[in-house]
Parts: sequence; structure tokens; C-alpha cells
Amino acid sequence: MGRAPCCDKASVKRGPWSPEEDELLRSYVQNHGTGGNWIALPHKAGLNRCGKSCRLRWLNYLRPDIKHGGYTEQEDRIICSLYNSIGSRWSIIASKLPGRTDNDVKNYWNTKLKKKAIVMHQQQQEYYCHHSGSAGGRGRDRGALVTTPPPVPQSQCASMQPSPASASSAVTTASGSDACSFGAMYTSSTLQAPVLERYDGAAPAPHHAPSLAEFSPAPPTPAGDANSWASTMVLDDMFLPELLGAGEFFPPGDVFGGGFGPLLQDRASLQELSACYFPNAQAEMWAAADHVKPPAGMCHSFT
DNA sequence: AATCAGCTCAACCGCGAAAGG
DNA sequence: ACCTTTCGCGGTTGAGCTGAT
Repeated sequence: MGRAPCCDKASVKRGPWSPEEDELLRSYVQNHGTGGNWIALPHKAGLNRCGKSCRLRWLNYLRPDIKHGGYTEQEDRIICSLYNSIGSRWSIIASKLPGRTDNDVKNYWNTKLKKKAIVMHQQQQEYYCHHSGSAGGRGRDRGALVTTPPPVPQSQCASMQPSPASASSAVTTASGSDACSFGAMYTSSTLQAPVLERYDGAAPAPHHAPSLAEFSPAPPTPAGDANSWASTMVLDDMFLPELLGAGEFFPPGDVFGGGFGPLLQDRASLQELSACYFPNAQAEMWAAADHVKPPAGMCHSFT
């Protein structure tokens, strides 16, 4: 037997909201708040709507300070960076983007950003396929902890496992293309069987910023080109630790902490979030870097 | 002008988690 | 400890829009 519906779907209005309904809901919430009970709210507000529908309408559309459309390139990068790190945890991603809702971010990703990222990934895979003999050099000489995926032949793309990010989600429905796109970036299922490798090459120059040509699957493309943008976007995520200097908390080059670096307001949050979503990887890092101690009281604000 | 395909995004659905009795 | 109710989340759907043919 299935779960009882939250309301009688036959008797409540469904579909698009009218301006009158919007005004009713807006004025009620502004005057009375939600009262902590969305189920009872529509009746009190004089709306013939399901409580869940009211909640969704308020959160995604009527709430003040909501921004619609007009995503900046920085927001694009944040979304892609977080998606790489934690997968489709849209509420968390949206919480790092003031004025954006999880639904909005999710739609934006599904309709626009994903395509850009896939184009980038396809280029990158071609590169790895053609340079598989030197795959170990991916991490480059940065003295950094990085995940070290084996080169992924394009023919294996369809059968790839979900990325670690997707695996971290309770609802894992990553499509083959998604898994292919992002699994190949940070593969080897860090959550299930962490494989962290330390590269102990020559010490890098301080704040060494890898050039796109050094890592890119394709020759640098003209500025403004979509592929160039996509490549830069994801590559930034891998090297964000350097950009933000997160090495004090995380071993330099850590892709997990790095992805969140510029997004969180303080480094404690950065560390906390990383530990919550990648406990195995975090333990590895603590073990590998004796100057990093696991703090008490993890996962208060992100789970 | 008509038709079609692709895209966008608001809204819905169902599930797990959390809260409360 | 258990059950019920509610919340919050992520995936999916479909109506409307837009551009191509």
C-alpha cells in the first residue's frame, strides 16, 4: 500500500498559478509567516491549493530576493565546481548562490551547463585516450594529493560507474553521460575505495597556475569560444586549492576541499562540508597529512 | 503561413528524513 | 521505541515558447 497523498488531489487546484493566487499567498506569508505548517497554510490563506504546491511556489517564485536567469560566469563556475564535488545536491549548491533556488539551479544545469561540460569532457577524453602512456603525469609535479584516475577510453564511457559525487547522493540516478562526464574527471570511486596518491615531484613555483595548454585536451581556442570556456571552468575546479590557498586546512591540491574553497564563507565550513560528503577521503587526508586534525562536531550545517 | 523539433522552466511526484506525539 | 505527520529534496513532466524548415 502506498503512502497517503498529502492532500486530496481531486479537490485542489493544480497547474500554473494565477496572479490572484500569487497575491493571496504572498500577502499571507508576509503577514503571518508560514506558521511552520504548509499543509494547513492554504486553507488559512484562502487558497484551494495543496500545501506542497504553496511551499514550492513561495520558495521558487514568490519569495523576496529571488533572482531569475542572468547567471554570471562566476555562478556557472560555482555550480560546475560543486557539481563535480558533491553531485546533484541542488539545495546545497543553491545555498551558495544568493537569490538562487534549487529548482532554478537544477533547471539551469540540466538545460545549459551540462551541455557545456559534456563538450569539455569529450575533448578531454580524446586527449587522455591519445596520451594514455603518460597518464601518471596528470597530477603534474605539484607535491599534491590528487585522485589519479586511469585514462578512460572513450569506448568505456557508457559503462562507467557513477562519479563519486553521484555516489554520495542518496538518490543516485546519474545518467550514463553524466557519469561519463564527471566520473572521468574524479574517478576511482573515492567514497567506496579511496585511492589517493601523492605526487612528490619537484616543488612547484608558488602559486603556479597551470596553463590550459599544459593540461587541455585541445589547443587553446580563441577567447570566448564555448569549449575554451568549458575547459577552463572545470580545470579551475581542480586547481582551486591553489587559487584560494586552502592548503592550510587541506593538503594542497585536494580536489574535495578545493572545489568548495571560494564558495564557503570560512574554512571551518569548508572542512566540515568536505568531511561530511567525503568521509573516507577526508580520513585518508588526515592520515596522510599529520598537520591536519579532524575537528570535533562535523556535519552540523550541511546534512 | 504552417508545421515541426528542440528548448525552457514552472510545477508535480514520490521518497527519505526529521519532528512530534 | 514506535507510529504518524510534515518537510525538504531531487528527478521528471509537460505546456508554452522559439527558431528552423
